[in-house]
Amino acid sequence: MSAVNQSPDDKPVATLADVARFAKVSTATVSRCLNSPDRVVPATRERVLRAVEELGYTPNFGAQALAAKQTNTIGVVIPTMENAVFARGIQAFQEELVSNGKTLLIASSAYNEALETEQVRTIVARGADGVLLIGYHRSDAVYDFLKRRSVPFVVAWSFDPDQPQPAVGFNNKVAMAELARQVIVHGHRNIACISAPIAGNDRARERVAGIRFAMTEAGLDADQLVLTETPYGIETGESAFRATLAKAPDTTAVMCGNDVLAIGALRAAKEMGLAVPDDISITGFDDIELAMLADPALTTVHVPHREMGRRAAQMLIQMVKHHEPCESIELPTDIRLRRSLGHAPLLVVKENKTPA
Amino acid sequence: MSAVNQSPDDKPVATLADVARFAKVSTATVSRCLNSPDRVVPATRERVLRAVEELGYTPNFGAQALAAKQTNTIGVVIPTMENAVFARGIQAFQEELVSNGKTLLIASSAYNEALETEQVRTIVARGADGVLLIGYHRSDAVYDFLKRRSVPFVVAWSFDPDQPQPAVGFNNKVAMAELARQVIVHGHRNIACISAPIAGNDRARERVAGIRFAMTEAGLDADQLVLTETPYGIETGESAFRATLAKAPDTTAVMCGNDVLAIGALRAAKEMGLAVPDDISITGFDDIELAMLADPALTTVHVPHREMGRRAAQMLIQMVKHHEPCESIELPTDIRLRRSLGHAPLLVVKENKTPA
DNA sequence: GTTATAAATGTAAGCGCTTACATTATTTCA
DNA sequence: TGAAATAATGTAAGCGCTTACATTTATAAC
Repeated sequence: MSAVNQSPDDKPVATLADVARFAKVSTATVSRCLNSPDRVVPATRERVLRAVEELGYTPNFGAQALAAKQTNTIGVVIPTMENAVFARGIQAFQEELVSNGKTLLIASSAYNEALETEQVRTIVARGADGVLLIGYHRSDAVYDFLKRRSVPFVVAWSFDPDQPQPAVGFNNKVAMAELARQVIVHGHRNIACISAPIAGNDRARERVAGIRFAMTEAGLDADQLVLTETPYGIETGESAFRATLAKAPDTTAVMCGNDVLAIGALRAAKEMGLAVPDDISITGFDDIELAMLADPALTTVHVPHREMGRRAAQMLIQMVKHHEPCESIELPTDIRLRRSLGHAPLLVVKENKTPA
Repeated sequence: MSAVNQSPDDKPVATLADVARFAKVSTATVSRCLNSPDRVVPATRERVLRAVEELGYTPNFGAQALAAKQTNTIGVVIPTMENAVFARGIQAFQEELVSNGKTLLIASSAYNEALETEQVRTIVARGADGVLLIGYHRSDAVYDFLKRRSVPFVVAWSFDPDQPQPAVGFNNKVAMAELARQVIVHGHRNIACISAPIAGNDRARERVAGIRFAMTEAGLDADQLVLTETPYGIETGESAFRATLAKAPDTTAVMCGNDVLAIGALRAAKEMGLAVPDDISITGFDDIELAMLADPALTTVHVPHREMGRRAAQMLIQMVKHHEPCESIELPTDIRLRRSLGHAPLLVVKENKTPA
């Protein structure tokens, strides 16, 4: 809908009533032709459609929304589109939406909880019939708001059997634990982790928890995990890597919360003259395109982002249509072992040589 | 707006009338409190705001859109969000929109012209007050449609002084010509180009034209340019590189239409045992993060994507507000010379040695 | 204190669509 | 052939908001 309702030089935009007049039927019939064509006999339908064509009629969105009480619009609030992981998932989400006649309303929170709350409200105020949320963590007020307005929502990028919200995602903790097991199997004992800020980010938190879980499982002391938190970015990954090694020079493996941080770590290692994986191993999470391109290629957790987006869209569409809860979906992830993960340097062996 | 208008268990959602009744004023006053607070005396304003708070009132989107004839929603149709270039620009676009109280409606065309046309119609049908378009190339029908509905639009990622449409972008031809000059200065005479499909993509077309322009300018035969078109992607870039060298084994520089294709070319070169830049030079376009990370780092054209997004949003907001045309904005680009561009191998010198 | 003027608020008419219900046309079948 | 059942279409009442215009109240000017 434009701010003025007619072209500067031309006649006003055609309305349903115009079409009805032109086709010599009632507005109800025109509406039916457009919304449930089979409830109208072919002869009239064609006449109406011709009139629609002739007048270049398009429904007025506001009127339709007001009368039908739905907008066929789905909203999503993501941290940022600049993160390839979200870009990919949301692209698939949007494609699925379109093929079901829905449109995507998008907002970003910049990983800021207060902003996210505001954006969810905005998106709902803008008429979203349903909302996609990233991760579970957010104030109860947001969930309450959504429930009070009875706007269906689904959580993506996370799956936690203990959470009540409908979700399409993967178990961040389990996935990271599996990767940590691989790291441990490669002989690493002095493990460090570079993570996105954990406050307000359950995905980040769960990933770190996964590492700790695997450590404990292997008889290591999970409290020994050297954790550095830093915002998303290659540069921040670089400095976090330096900070990590400054704190714990014995570190032989740095597990990063996502691939972008890992790429930064990789770069820092190179600059510091550390060979990867001979001197130190580095892992990521997400398996973005860069992971395979990095040198050495990054060992990481592969996440089916596109499928997640698609399934989330399907679930949300169902929920909007039938207005009833849906069962959460857990998607599998898998470990991609690549060159950035190698065996821990054999310091112990060297030391043992002398006494032997 | 949700499909049902009230919580399953609770009272219906509050309307303007409810608030008016609660605050003992007319609906007009409530509306004014919300939309132009200064037209209402502080005392009543506070009383109304308290009522709003108390009842948890939020305006009904459809009603507002219908009555006010605007949705405060801006639409954009991009090829795909998975292209980091668009993700970055659109992120900035969205941020600027939000800080002006607008919301982003997004659709993607997958570089398909027919789909783009359809998506523009959908976006407009969904009530977008204005639309952002990528590049100039599209059927006149789309432009006519937008004009007839008097929906303001701006073109981004392209700037061409000869085009009438309002745009915020850069001159693809000029930018690529400048890069081509650098390539030529480095002694390259057998130049090839790997481009995205040119049909329906003015940005791609102009970039190729830029190379040809620089060649002609330097006294080379522009018809000698070996052109390979291929869809967007790293893998496609790889095979296009192989195809290019199969067609023209003497090629010493491959200029790619974007960084992603260039990364693919880089990889193919490595696999083929060609050293970059010693055996062959490769260039990109866009300067995405990967460009600097590639090994060797990619010589490319830096484009201010974020600024483009921001300025495009500002322009569109102006146009929606005042409903009058805006002057196009040309943004500067600059060449980032990195290791992937080197001097052409000295084949000629070798040959000359013998006779000397 | 008037009266003229301006500010605040109220009244009510749409905005363009969907849909429950009423009406009319068409089948069906005894 | 005609009554009952069914299909097609029409009528008109909202949906919840904005805003032009009317009315009331406050302020200013003398």
